[in-house]
Amino acid sequence: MGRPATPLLSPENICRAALELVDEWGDFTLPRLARRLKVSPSSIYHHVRGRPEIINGMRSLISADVLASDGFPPGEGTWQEQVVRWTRIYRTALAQHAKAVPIFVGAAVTDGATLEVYERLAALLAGQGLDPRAVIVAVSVIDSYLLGSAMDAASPVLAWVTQPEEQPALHGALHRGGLAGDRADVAFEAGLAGLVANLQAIAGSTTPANPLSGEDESL
Amino acid sequence: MGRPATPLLSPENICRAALELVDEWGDFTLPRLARRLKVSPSSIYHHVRGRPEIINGMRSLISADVLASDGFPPGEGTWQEQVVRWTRIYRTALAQHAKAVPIFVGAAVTDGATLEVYERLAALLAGQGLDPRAVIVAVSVIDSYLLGSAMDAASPVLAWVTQPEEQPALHGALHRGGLAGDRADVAFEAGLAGLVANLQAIAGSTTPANPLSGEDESL
DNA sequence: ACCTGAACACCGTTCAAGT
DNA sequence: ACCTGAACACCGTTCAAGT
Repeated sequence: MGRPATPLLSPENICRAALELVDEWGDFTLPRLARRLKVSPSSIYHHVRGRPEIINGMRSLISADVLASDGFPPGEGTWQEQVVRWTRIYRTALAQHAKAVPIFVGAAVTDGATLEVYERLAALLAGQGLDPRAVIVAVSVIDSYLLGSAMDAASPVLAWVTQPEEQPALHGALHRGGLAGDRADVAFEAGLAGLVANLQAIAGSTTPANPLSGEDESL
Repeated sequence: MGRPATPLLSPENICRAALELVDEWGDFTLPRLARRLKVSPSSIYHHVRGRPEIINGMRSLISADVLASDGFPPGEGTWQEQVVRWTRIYRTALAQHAKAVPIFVGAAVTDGATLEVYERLAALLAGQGLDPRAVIVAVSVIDSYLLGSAMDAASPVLAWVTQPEEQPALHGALHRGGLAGDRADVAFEAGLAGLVANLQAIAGSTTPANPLSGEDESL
């Protein structure tokens, strides 16, 4: 009871423990978090404002890992190679805490580390001469694909519970595709290659016939 | 008290009310659901097994809308046009209940309506001669992009809370791109066009140098 | 069969009381 | 400043009791 000689808690070890719980159980609660930290639930409120701030802190920890990764832009190589590395490194980091992704979505990004991660991508694209509209469209497309892929990695190996007679095409593809545990990884890399091939088209042209700079073009 | 002449509840009106609550509040609880249905929380358990079953029922309602949509495959047009329609119709339906998407993710798809939605896409691709591996990879890529985009539509208009000095490139793109409320929609269509352009490459070739049929090719 | 109220084991958060 | 225990208004779910 009372105040200990040296603090038992800090925002960082609270968020780190929460991330561990999510990795193990898919979610966290304040009481479980407190038990893991050998502390009372109310103690946590002396270091963070509440559950939402803990969630933001978890994302910030992951983004810090991303920023510290080897090869994270800016760096060596063509800008296309750097976009591929940006996406791959961030997606790998998110997939390592795949169960946390659904907890993150919907909350606006406010922490400096995560904003810096996206700033690196935006700077990369703007540096290639893309106008602001093309930059935000490209960032949004990459972000959508990234989050979708990270959630795909979080979903169970059998994301679709098919029956051979009811869903023959889907069932056949799932079970005869020769892809088991690495379905999500293989698909991510395949889609990423296509995505960057498409971005390449932007850099060369800013005409309205460019599929990444407008919404009303024909296919 | 006691049993009413005609039942007050059914699995469908329970799930429909839950979807309304999610649309309005971003989430639902059993007590609030019961209050909206003018019923006691425990009554709900006579019609559904619990909260997870209600969530599955909500997704099923959306998928039923998708299956009933004009132009949902199979139908007119080239297969590329049909893939575009499949993705656009499904994404539109999800975006109408954008706040529900984070609630869906992570739960395996088991309801017939949603499985049928994906079966239509798989059949479309398999009918073009894609082998099972290419089909499941293509379905996964499209699904990842679709879910990511639907969540992007669910996120606040300002998904990134930037500051001009801290994140100049990202901030400039967001605020000078000329896209406000329709950022997510514009980005979705742009990415979709590129995605299908990429699928097009598969149909013509099944060589290992194809970016959508393998994981170990160079860019 | 279908609705109710009471009960159980949980939540997140607040706050006065300790050192 | 930092931890505690009690308290509050909630959850999801179960179950005996009613008609």
